[in-house]
Amino acid sequence: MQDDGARPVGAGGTLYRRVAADLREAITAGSYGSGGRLPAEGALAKHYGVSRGTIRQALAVLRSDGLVTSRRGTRRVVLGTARVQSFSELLSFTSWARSVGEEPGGAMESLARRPADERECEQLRLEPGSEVYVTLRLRTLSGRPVMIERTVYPPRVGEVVAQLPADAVSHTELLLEHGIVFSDADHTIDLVHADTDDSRLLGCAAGEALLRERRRSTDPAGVPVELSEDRYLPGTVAFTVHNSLAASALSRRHHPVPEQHPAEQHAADRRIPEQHAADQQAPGAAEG
Amino acid sequence: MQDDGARPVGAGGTLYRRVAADLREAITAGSYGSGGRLPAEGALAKHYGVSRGTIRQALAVLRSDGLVTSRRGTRRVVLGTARVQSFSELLSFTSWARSVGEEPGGAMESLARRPADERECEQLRLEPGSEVYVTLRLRTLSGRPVMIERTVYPPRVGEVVAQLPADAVSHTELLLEHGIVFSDADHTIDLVHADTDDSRLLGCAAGEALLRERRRSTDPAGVPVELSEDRYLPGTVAFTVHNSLAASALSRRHHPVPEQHPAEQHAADRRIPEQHAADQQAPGAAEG
DNA sequence: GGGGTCGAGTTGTACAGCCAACCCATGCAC
DNA sequence: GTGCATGGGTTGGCTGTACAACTCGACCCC
Repeated sequence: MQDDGARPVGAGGTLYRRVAADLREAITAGSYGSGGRLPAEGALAKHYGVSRGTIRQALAVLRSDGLVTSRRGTRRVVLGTARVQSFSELLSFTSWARSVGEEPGGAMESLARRPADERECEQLRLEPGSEVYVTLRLRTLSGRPVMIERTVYPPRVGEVVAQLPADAVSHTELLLEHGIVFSDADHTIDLVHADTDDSRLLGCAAGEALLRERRRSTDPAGVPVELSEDRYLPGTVAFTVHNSLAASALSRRHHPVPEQHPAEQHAADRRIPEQHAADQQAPGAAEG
Repeated sequence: MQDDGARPVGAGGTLYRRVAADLREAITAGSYGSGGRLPAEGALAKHYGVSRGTIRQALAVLRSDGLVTSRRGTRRVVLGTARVQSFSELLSFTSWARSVGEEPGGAMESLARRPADERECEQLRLEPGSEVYVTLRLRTLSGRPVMIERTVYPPRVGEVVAQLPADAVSHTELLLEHGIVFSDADHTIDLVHADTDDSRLLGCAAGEALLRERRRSTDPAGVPVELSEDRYLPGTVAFTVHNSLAASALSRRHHPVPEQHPAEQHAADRRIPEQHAADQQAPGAAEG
C-alpha cells in the first residue's frame, strides 16, 4: 500500500521477520511508550501492505520476546522497551562479550580424549563406549578472568575442535565455518563452589561460590553437539529470562533432582560449605 | 476423519491446545523415542481430522517448549522427553513446591507501607511519590527454611496483601481470588551474599553466597503487579530454560548493570499513523 | 452518581489453498 | 566407488475468509 518509507525494509529475509524487526525497533525506540498500545492488526496489515496473518506472525515473535502482551478483545500493550538479546549471545560467550562492549578472550587449558561415561552417552546420544573430547578453557573479558568453561564434545565435533588453535577466541564461530550449527539449547543455572582448578585459574579462593550454567546444545536436526558447564565469578554476569502464561520455557527445579525421591536427602546437603569440589570434572547438563 | 479414539479428547478448550496436549503426552511417554521423527503435518491433520494450520499451531507450542525441532524439508524430531513445567510453577513458590512433592510454607516477617523510590516508581509505573507495600517473608520446604522473599507491591495489590493472614502460604493464589492475575514476568538470576536478615532467617552465615532471582510481574493488561527479590540457600533450587534460534527469551547480562541512557524520543515519528496520540508517559525502560 | 446494557472494535481460532525452499534417498553417470 | 542430478516428500511463508470470544467505552435507566 502506501510506500511512504515505512515499508518493511531491512532486506532481512522473510516478510514477517522484516515487519517484526521494524516494529521491534519502533518499540525499543520508545515510539509507543512503555505501557502504550500498538495499532490494531488490521491497521498494521494495511500499513505494511501484507495480510493479517503475516502481521500476526510478526507479533508472535515480539510476544515471545516479552516485548508486548497479547489478549483477546484489546490492542496489544508494550510491556517493556528492553533490548532483547539473540540466541547466539546466550550461547556464545564471545558473541555476548562483544555485545556488551568488552573484548572476549579464551585460553585452552587442556584438551583430552577419553571414553564417555554413561550419562554422557545418554546426553550426547552416543553408543556406549564411544569416546568424547573434553576441553577446559579460561574465558576472559578485556583480559580479566571471568569464567571457566568445561565442555564435552561428541567425536564428530571434537575432531574439529582439536584442530583449532589453542588461543582461538570463539569456538562457536569456528565450528560454524565447519558446518556445525547450534540451534537449540537447554540451560540450567545454579550455584556451585570453586574447586582447585577454578580457584587457580580464576584467581579466587577455593570454595568460593560461583554462578554455574550447564548447557546441552543440539544442531537443527536435533543431534547433540556439546555438553558444557560454565562457572562465572560472582558479579560478572546475570541471566535474564522472560516468560508468560502464553508460552513459558523456564522452570525451577528441585536440586537433589535426578532419580531418587525428593524426600530422602534433606538435611544432609542443606549447607554445603565447599563440597562439590571434585565430584565432577564432567559438565552435567540440563535434565537427566 | 477416523473416530477411532485418537480424537483430540481432553476437553481442554481449543482444538489446537487439545492436539498439542495429546502430542505432548505421546512424546513424554516416549512413543516416538528420543531423536525420533514425528508424523508429517498432513498425516497428523488427517489423523486428528483438523486442518494443517491447526496442526501447525499445536506443533508451534511444542517447539516453543523445546520438545521438538522444526526445519524446512524434513519431519520434526523429538528433542527430549523432559516434563515442561508451567508458568505458575515458576512464578509461585507454592505451586512449584507442590509440583516437586514438598510442602510449602510462608511466614510473614514484616509488612510496611512507605513511599516508593525512583526506581520502584518506574518499574511499577507509578506516579512519583506514590506509596508501596513492602513485605519480607521466609519460605520453607517441609519446614526447612529455603528462601527469603522481599516483595514490593503497588497500592492496588498491596491493599489486598495487607489483608491476608500472616501465615498464608500462597499469596499468588489468594490474589488470584481477588481478581489479580499474573500473566508475564521478567526474571534476572545471579548471585548475592547474605545480609544480616538473610543469615538470621535462613540460618546461614552472614556473607554466604545465595542464589538470587529478581522478578517483575505484570497482569494480562501489562500493568505491573509486583517487584520481587528471592534469595535461595545453595543447593535448594536450579533454574532451567530452553531457547533456540527460532525463539529465544533468555539472555545474559553484564553485571555492572549499565545504567542505561535515557531513551531518546527522537524516533517518535516512526509511529504508525494512528489515533491515540496522548496516552504515553513514562519512557523508562523495563530493566531490573 | 451508581449500575447495567449494548455495540463497535479487536484479537483468537479454524479453515482452505498455493507456491517456495529445503532434505534426502534413489539412481544414474563416470 | 564416487560424485552428481533428479524427484518425491515435507515444512516454511503468505494470502484470504469467516466466525467466536472478549474488552471497554458510550449510553441509558434508575
